[in-house]
Amino acid sequence: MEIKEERPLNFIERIIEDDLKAGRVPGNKIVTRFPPEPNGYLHIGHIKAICINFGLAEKYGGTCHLRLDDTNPAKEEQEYIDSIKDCIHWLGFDWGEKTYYASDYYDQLFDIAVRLIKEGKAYVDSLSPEEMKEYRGTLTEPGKNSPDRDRSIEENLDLFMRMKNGEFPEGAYTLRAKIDMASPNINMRDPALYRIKYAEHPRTGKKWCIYPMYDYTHPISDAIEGITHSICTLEFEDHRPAYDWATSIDGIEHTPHQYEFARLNINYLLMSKRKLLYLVNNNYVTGWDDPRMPTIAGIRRRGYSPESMKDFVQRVGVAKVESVVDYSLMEFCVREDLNKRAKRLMAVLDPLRIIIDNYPEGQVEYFDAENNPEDPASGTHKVAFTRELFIEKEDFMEVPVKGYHRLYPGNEIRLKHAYYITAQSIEKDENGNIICVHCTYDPESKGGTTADGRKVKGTSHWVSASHSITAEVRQYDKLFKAENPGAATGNYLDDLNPDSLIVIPEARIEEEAKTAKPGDYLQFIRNGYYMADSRDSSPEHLVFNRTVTLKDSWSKMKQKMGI
RNA sequence: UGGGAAGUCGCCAAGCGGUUAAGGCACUGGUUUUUGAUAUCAGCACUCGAAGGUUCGAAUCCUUCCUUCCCAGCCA
Repeated sequence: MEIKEERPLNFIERIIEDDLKAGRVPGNKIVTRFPPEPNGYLHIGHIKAICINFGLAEKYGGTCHLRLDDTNPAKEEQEYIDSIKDCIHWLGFDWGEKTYYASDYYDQLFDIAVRLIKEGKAYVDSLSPEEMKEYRGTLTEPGKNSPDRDRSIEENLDLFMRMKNGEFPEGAYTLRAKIDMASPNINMRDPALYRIKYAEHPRTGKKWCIYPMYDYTHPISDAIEGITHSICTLEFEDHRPAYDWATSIDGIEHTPHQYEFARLNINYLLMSKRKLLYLVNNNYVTGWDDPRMPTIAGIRRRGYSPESMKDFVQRVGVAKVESVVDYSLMEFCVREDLNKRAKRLMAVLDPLRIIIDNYPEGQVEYFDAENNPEDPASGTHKVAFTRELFIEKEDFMEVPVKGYHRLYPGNEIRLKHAYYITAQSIEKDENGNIICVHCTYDPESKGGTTADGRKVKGTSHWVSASHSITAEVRQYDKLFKAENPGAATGNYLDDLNPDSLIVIPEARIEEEAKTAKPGDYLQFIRNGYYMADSRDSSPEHLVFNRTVTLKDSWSKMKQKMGI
């Protein structure tokens, strides 16, 4: 029996259900769209918009279009289109056979513009951008009419055709809607509909030298596609009158409606395309898919699962309040999902040599290690045990602090899946550094339990010194150490975390790690979740990225005790 | 100072005139544990930006005020 999760409807779902109930939706099939401009890589913020639009279509049995809003060829590239598609698929959404492009409507958009001119609702303006700025007025003062506002229809038509035919240089003319230069809403002060731009478009090439503006293109594209609910972010709220203006142009039959929600902000993260670009260009990170980047390509390479991101967005909710979500919620979602699916391996990142004095030299035993205790069906794999082993330096203390129940002289701990061992003596070099710890094991504790049922408080992971492999492990952490990068000094670079990447060139990992491929979710027991790096990992040189740490109440306790 | 929006626990977020003001994250404490993980139990807003008012009854309705965000691209 499926347990349906009870979740209150968000305000958009409520609107949709009302519309459905009232019969306001043609054929009772809602149509949404995800309309990115292909001018960069998708980031975590986009995941929210993707999940809302595709999710709503799924939930109400409608469809969601992928539409590339490609009306500014100066900024757009095919590479971005490909990357956007790839990211949406990674998230597990599909838009069907047809990919929509605003550029597919250029002809229709042009015809509608001609009609507007003929109806006296649009005019060709010769004001320069600087003059236009002046004529537009300010937030508190109304604008004034352009001298070209009353140009004759014939002249407008002629000029517009010549704009299209490439007779004028960029900036010479624009086509503007004749609305109201005194409107309190600046977006309604005769907004530009078309501008001249001699740029090669990724799809239409050099066919056009005039390109339609967002406020004109977007609503009409929605109308053409039969979009019922056009969902965008809050900053477009005061574009809604422009949206409604465009969809009520004579001859446009379908009337979609725009609804706005708060974009996703997460503390410690930067979503600004400009700033991210700066980090890439100045080598603060290795690229757009650097595992520390908040791009979809980055978190994917880092080892985040699409399911966890969808769950995250679900938990954040959809509302109109500008909010900043805690990074810890995202990490929680990643851990929760990975806990259920990650294969457990033992990796020693900071090795300390252990010698089991009473274990026969040259002997190798293979123990069964469960792949995932959360999922018994996932089976087991073999792990080799020998006389010489490595454990984490952290798991041994010559003089234990209060509350420490790992290995220390005289203390007995369990080596996971293997035996109980007791530390006997320490070997040091001339500088007093510990070279190795001599231990004894209890042969009766094979598998990690004893017949007498005695308990040990500590269980450590370990790796055989001879039967383990080395691998590079990249310990990733937050890129910024401030919740709001740049808030303190005005420069976000000041808040860069110098420890956002710590490379461990030669960590020791059990041999089973050889089987791990990029895309396989791993947990290095007691260390965190990891994934083989999709760029740099190879069978000859394994590289693992830390996705996220495990929750660590011990380090919290240490901190509290001031250790 | 024009217009548009928003203010409910540290962070999200339900709530739509009658509830002891959901839930999640975070945090705190206990239990279990062959991961100091996971799991599990318990605690965590006499109060809803503020002040007035309407009402038998207000987070929900009204008034005023306060705070924050967005808008002056031939970007989206």
